[in-house]
Amino acid sequence: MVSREVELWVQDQLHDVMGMSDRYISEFLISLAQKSSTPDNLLQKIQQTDTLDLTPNVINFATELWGKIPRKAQKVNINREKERIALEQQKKNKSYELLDDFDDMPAVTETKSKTKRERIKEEKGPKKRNIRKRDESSSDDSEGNDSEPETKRVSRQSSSSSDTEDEEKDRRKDLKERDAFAKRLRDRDKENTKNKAEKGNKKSFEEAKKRLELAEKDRRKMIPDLRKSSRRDYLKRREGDKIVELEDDIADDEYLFSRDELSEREKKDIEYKKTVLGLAKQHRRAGDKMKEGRYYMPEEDEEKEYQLVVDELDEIEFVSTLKMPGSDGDKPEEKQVSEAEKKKMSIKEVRKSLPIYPFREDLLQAIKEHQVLIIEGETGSGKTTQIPQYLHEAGFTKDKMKIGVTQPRRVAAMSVAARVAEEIGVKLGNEVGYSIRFEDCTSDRTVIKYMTDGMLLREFLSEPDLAGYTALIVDEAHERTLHTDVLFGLVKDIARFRPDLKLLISSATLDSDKFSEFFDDAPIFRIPGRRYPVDIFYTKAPEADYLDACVVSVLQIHLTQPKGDVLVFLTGQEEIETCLEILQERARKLGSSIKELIVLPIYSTLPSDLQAKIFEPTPPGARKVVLATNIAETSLTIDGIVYVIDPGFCKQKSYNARTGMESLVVTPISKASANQRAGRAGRVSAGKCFRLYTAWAFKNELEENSIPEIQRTNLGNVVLLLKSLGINDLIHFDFMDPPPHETLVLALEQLYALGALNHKGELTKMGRRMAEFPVEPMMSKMILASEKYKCSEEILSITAMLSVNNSIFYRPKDKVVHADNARMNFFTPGGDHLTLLNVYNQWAETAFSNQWCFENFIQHRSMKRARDVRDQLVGLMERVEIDLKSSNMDTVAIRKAITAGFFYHTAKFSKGGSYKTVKHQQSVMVHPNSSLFEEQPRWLIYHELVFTTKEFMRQVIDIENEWLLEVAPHYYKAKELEDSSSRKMPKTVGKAREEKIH
DNA sequence: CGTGTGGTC
Repeated sequence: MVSREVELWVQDQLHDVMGMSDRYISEFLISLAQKSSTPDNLLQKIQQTDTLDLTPNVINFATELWGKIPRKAQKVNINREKERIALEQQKKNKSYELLDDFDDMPAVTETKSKTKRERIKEEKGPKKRNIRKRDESSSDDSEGNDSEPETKRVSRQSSSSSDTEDEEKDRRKDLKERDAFAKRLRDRDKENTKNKAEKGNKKSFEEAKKRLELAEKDRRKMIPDLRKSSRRDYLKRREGDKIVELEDDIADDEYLFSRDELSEREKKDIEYKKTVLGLAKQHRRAGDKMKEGRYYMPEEDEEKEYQLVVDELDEIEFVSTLKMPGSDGDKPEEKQVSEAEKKKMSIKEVRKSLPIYPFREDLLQAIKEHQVLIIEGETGSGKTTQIPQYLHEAGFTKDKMKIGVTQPRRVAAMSVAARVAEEIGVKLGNEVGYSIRFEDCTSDRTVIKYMTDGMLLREFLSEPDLAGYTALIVDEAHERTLHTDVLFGLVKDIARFRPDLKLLISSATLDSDKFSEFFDDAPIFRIPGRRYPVDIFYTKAPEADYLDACVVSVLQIHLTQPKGDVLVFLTGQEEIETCLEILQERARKLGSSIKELIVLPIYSTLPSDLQAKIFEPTPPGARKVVLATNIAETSLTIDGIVYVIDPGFCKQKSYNARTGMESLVVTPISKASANQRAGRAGRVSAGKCFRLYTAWAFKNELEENSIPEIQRTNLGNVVLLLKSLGINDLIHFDFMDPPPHETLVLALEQLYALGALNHKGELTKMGRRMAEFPVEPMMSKMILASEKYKCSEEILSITAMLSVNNSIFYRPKDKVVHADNARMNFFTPGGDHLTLLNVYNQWAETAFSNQWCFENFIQHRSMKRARDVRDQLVGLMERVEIDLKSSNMDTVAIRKAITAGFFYHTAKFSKGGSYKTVKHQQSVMVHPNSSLFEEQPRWLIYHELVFTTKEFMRQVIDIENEWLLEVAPHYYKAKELEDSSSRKMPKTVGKAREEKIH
């Protein structure tokens, strides 16, 4: 895959070499370059195809272009040989030269004749300037004082030539300690497994059992009561009573289990059969009209009745082109097994009715013959539930060996496991279990294990060869989540030295060729799915205002189309709220002349009770319109959706490794995404998808696939994990789509600064301990540093609160003032971290009350999550051998511990009235949500930097610059931290402080 | 001075 930067670069260059630029030419050239084995080869091709004249400029350009095209990555073996280490070392050294570049320092040129030691010395030359020297005496290296890992090395290095030897000794000592620590962890894990087997992991098991029982009942009737009772009892029974909370959870995600028949669906099915014939006829008519070049929405009897109203609308013309065929070919008349019928069938019959069933023997044969297999199966083929069972039946689970199945989402892992347990006829948690964060519902009897992909990644830490598994299925691989992408590389590697391990990569899209290629041309096994056909409509002309177009389309559908709910994909909360208002306004204006229109929003930070509304069945005669972010693209399924409106945009995160800044930009979606959205209309019956862009735009302007997450995110965590697995050469790790080089380098640099890696890029004991925590490296460093500042209790609460993404405070549009007041009441001097701690502590004092959350505009769901995270972290503290201590709100200690983890994220107030990051001199602002928004402390630590409408620092604390020298003397020099003027800057008194005073 | 797509450990 070629990055956008390269594409843009080519387009830029084309202006120079041919005086114009064209996307097609640039694409063509890139593809030529991809196919060329050498620069000369590329020049030859350019000449042959007569694209450009071979002027010197063009030759330069082509050579450079060839160099920019990523080529197949070198393969890495986890169990790498000794000699390769040396090689990797060289590369690593090279990457550290790059680090120097980052700090605007002269890069050291590497020459082959120099010995390694000489190189190391030279490398440190420039780096030294960046590191504050310390007295020999002050750099005592006692246990626990590992926040300054480089100090000793550097200070000694300057004095005599024996330094490198001492340094080498230190390094070896640390590595020894690291390995001893890792061994202790492994031993402890073994112990735990034993205990688990004995105790039968009772708690999780009980929970899972309860979950399943509840899931089996008729939830639609149950939810309101369940909610009420759980809320009522919650306060009383909170202490230690996880069951109540579980019920609450179930109410929240009831729909996710509702694979069983729902009466609404049964009706739909009958409805479907009745309309199929009519639709087929209409479609034929549409085909005829298409020949005339345009097509209006299919005519319905209702249309006449509402003609007048329609005329008032500025109607959008849609053109029908292709139809996304139902999965049974193009024969929608063909009988599909309805959910209702399934219910009546025995489990065995249901299993036989799945599209995958006829392929059972062939599939098993293929698995027998090939170690790696790509499974291409549409949704509804039964691959996720059936393949593990086939393997189980075929003997892959003999001798307590396991089959692992990974899912990108927790709920999927849970619900699929529950389903399979039911099909096999065992209790969930016994032979079939699942493992997700906070909930390990497996036992020593478990042979089919569903889990989140992140969970499998963590399993690598304790069992790097996955010896307990005979088969691994990576499901939903096409989603290309960060974790699946990392898994690809690891799993591919493992397969090399474990020939007995079978690997199934399951994907839904058509780009399984790419997967096949990555896995050394593994064969592709195709399984048909079961979907209803979806008609796709495009606008005839581009729409200038897609929000307005959405509103008009919704009304058009409502007035002209037969019954069925509408799903609209929008980019974010604000857009959804705006659209909601406009729609409600217009529906009100039309008044009783139209049928009822129920408009509902859905996005991840919407409180759960409001989220649940979208799953309530639509009353007869009314139509439901769900305005959703792309949460509805993969994460949740709404019954009854027949129409999808797709404006073609989503918000996408991207990451700038130069500045370490994330940004959230509205981007056109990919074709794959557009098809995924369209597919949402065909889940219960034949559907229609209205794309608010032209067919031409779809074909020519949309990317084939979205940029995989691994290429647009901070990789600190991934790098730390891979390092902990013994993979040292990350630059050449076998990624399917390698992340940008800069991202890896920045991650390495940050880990080095945190002391997680030594100067050779090897994992330190500190790094190994950090890897135990399922949080970002800076946060784990902060946790480890809390030992020194004796405030681990507080730091754990803060970490937990920070890890629930900015969804603590609820801010409904109609109660903005109240919500903001409530939020400001929590403000605590010192900054946002302390404010979050305050929220957590107050909540804890109310015995984790839901009511309290409600009154204070706090999201209970997020708080519960924070509590779960905290509980988990507490458990891990024992693992990394740190005692829990409270500083009794000594905010200096707390802020120092935070600074010890986040010294990299420092900003200084500058004259212009804005802040500048210390390392990159980048202008940034305090986020308006922050408690320090109105204050202007001179030095700040920020938790994260995001670009939304401006460059914002989210979650900031006020610090003293001297602390930086105290916690990170290896990173800051005193000069960098000098204040430009000695006079104190006038401080505006912020609300927080004001209120505390009065 | 002005405000978060979706996941996950």
